[in-house]
Amino acid sequence: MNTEINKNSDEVVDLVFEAILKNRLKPGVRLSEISLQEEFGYSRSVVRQGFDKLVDSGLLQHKKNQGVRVACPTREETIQIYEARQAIENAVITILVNKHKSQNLDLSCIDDLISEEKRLHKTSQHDEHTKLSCDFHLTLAELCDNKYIVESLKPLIPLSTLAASVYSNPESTFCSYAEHNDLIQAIKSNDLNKASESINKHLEHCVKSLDFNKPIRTKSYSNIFS
Amino acid sequence: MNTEINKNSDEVVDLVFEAILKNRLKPGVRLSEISLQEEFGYSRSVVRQGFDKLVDSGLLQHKKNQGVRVACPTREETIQIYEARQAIENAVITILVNKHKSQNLDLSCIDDLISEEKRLHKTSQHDEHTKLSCDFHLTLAELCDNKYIVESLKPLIPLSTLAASVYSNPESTFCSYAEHNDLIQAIKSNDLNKASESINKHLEHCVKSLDFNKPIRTKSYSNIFS
DNA sequence: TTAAAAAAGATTGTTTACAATAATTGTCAA
DNA sequence: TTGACAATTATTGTAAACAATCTTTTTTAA
Repeated sequence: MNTEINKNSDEVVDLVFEAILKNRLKPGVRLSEISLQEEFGYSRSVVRQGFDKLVDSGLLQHKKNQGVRVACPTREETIQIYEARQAIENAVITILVNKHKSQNLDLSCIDDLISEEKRLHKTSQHDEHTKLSCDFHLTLAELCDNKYIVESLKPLIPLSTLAASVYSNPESTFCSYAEHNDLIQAIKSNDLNKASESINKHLEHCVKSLDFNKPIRTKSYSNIFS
Repeated sequence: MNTEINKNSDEVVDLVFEAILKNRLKPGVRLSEISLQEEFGYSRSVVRQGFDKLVDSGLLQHKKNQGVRVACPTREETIQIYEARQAIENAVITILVNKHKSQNLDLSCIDDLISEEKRLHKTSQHDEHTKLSCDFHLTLAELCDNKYIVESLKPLIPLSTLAASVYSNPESTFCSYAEHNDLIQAIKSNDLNKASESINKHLEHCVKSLDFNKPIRTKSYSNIFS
């Protein structure tokens, strides 16, 4: 054991972050410091540092002497999450339209994501679709070249995934490919009003697809990472 | 030593946070884990936890094996900070106007801050004025009842103070009482357009008052906390 | 059989110790 | 006197150890 040394706590953060986006880590699941230590060879203090960061961003919840659990957003929190997202993502698309107007924006990475979404569009690979949707929103933010905006939005995306995991109906896709595509087309045509309207409708649609009366259930975990 | 035990790392965070707002901690100043340990009786691991959080939020910068320093925003970072603030604070006042319209908003704490600002208005107590201005912006955000918005804005305020410490001319007050007052009056009259315009002009004014050609100097520290 | 109490086990919170790296000081030669 | 090199000191990075708390299991009595 301890074959690899000096693994950074940021790796723990990424591991959990991605596991949530991929729907492997469900809301309410408990994570023990020891389990990650044993599974990946991180030292406990490194795992703890990572957990602390994730708690700080709201992705994990911490109870004294009871360790951490994956966040399980309440109805009120979910509404707040999307309220915050609307604020930030409106700023994102405003910046991007302005950048595009001044020919200073390369959207190729977004085009790739859209293509991939289109490909998966009709398949039943729900988790892969979710992950792609998240990447779409995060990539848009990163194109702004504003790390403070990125850092503000970053935790809100996996939190949205968790909220969907709790409240969404299995049949409804909570992030539609068509709406993503509309948004990009609006940006490409330098139409700020349309783009703004597009992102607002998209986020509203996401919230409305949730059923806050759905009974909450927690799951055990297996094959979470990888 | 160690007269008080079990002090939380959040206390370290608050200590540094407030020290920056009060202009006691200047950009570039190095903070050692041991010095805070000795001065306040925190254990080193607790200090470290606090530092980690502050690094994560961008208030401190970390170099491997060289500890942490108070952030010293570059020109580009400063512009990004205000770009992000504009995004978030516009959302803040939008929410507040809507709350005020539905009679669901108690602005008494803001009124108190405004009064205090008015009182200090013509004095030369620059640091106290700065602190009050920061409290004004943070308090507005807290009135939204959206912790994600608060957490997004929170680090940007002390970062603005640091930027001002680096780039502002001594004579210019970087946050004017009159503009704060105008903003509140706009909210009270349920005028979203006016409020939005007010916050945008205010933030633009803050950036424009900065002189990015000003030579950067780092200071030694004494009586930083307290 | 069930419920409560006690004991054992496991996990976290915190401190401490050690190793690795950087900063400082001191020495020596040009 | 100055600059480079070496030795010392100080500080951080990491891991391990101990104490406190919670969880689970076992025991015991009703």
